[in-house]
Amino acid sequence: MKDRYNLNKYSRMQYKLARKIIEKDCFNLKEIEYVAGIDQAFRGDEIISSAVLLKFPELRIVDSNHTIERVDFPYIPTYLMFREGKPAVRTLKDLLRKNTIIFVDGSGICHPRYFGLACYVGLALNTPTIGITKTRLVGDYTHPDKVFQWEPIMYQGKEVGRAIKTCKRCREILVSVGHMISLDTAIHLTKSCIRDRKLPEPIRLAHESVSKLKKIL
DNA sequence: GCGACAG
DNA sequence: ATCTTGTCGC
Repeated sequence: MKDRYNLNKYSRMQYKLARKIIEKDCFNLKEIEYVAGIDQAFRGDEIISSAVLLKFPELRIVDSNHTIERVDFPYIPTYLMFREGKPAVRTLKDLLRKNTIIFVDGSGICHPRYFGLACYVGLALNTPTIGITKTRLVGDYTHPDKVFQWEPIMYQGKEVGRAIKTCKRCREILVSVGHMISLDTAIHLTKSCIRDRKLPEPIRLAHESVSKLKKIL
């Protein structure tokens, strides 16, 4: 079934776009006013996306948005951006304000072609993005033991992300650069958004939001 | 050929 | 991601 898709073509697209990713901070940490989170759920052939905007560093929700549309691409590991990318961007677009950093539920450059969903969102919106995943897509790392301790995720000789333990007895989460941010700052902001839970607040609240939406729709 | 493989 | 009850632990 997935043979109907020309994956070589999509791979080349990712390699080409990866060259545009900036792994440096394109902002001043002191000027960050908001952090946003985006997550998605599925219902039949529809994808429900919900985004939340939080004041930083207070982490209080100040706005949110959601969209529902038909999915036109299957889930194929390493090609997630072609399934969830556009819906995510459409949902975030009207929510963004100046000085916002976006947390995406998906890999950044911790990807076989260095271009995960978080990179796509960052490039499309020309906004800094951080990729957060709960499980590994590529790379090797050792498990951190202490809270807020992290270990590098190595892939083809490059540090493509960091595995950080965010709470007492829960497994680590994986953080990688999406766009316009350094890995150091991505880790720093991730820590700043942890509030006694495993996932950073923007992602946790976006997930909570989309789950409730799916339930009542 | 075999195993791995975000959401 | 999704299908799903109870259950163990802080």
